[in-house]
Amino acid sequence: MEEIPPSLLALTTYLLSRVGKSARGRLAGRLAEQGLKLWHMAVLAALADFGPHAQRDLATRLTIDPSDVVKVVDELAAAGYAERARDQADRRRVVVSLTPGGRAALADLDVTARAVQEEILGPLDAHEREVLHDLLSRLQPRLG
Amino acid sequence: MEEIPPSLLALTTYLLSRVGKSARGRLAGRLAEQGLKLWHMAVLAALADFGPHAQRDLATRLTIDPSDVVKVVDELAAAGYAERARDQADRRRVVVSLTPGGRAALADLDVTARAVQEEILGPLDAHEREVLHDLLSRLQPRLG
DNA sequence: TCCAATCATAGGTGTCTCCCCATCATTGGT
DNA sequence: ACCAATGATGGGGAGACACCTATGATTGGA
Repeated sequence: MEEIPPSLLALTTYLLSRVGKSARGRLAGRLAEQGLKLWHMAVLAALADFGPHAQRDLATRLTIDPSDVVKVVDELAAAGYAERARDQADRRRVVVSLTPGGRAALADLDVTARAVQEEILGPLDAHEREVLHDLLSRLQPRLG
Repeated sequence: MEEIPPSLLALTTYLLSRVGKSARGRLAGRLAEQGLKLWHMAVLAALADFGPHAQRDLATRLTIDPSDVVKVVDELAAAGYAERARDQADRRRVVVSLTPGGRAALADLDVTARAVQEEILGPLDAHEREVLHDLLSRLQPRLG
């Protein structure tokens, strides 16, 4: 007796919300085991993909409040995953860069994320996963 | 300069999380205009689909804490969308049922949800939406 | 040289969401 | 008649999240 109301399951919006929440929750849970949160992963990924950033640029890119970036970077620095350095060209700015440890941690997180993915996408075969990923990719840009 | 790190976009888990959060947020926003939250809609849908419930059964079905059901039903009752009545066979139980107003409100919510869906699924054609819905449906049962 | 804008930072707020507990009425079984 | 279990209810707590403000350092342009 744990059926979900069919009129909700008929809504793709509801399914997206539900599946998304589960994905988010599971990933967050795994990250928590390593003492990290989702934003930490996002920042590490941004640093890895685009190189060192001024904190301000991280905030813009990730659509996160600058004051929250400070906290995330604080924690990444405390864990030895990122380093801060004053930008000598503009000494207001602080340039954040990945340490080798941070790069290694990110690689671990990627493995973790793929394991979570394996759990969630279990019922789908390789082709179906690809289709799902493609469809979601096309939705993603619209979101603000 | 608002690009999202490619290594995140490559993760279906991340896309699900992101798109799901957006879907959730938009739907919640619309419901808020009508003074309701997502749980209100879920309860209304459960009552409409399965008929009157004891509060305890609502809690079980929707996987929500019984004490939270009380609050949601409080608000639905205050809005005139649901009614409480003691179960005469077991007077500990309170049976919750939809009022005509509640049924009408749910119909409105369904329209709202479909409008949100239209926004989110904009880039996809009818067939693609169907495929997405089907894939998500198959993921949904595994989630606990 | 001076001022407004930019940046990092510290600290706090409001909202949600989920969860736990104590209480009280009622029940079913002993 | 009595007791353990069940159900509704009120209350409150922990944590995540997004957002907002004030302060001090630094910059670039007037």
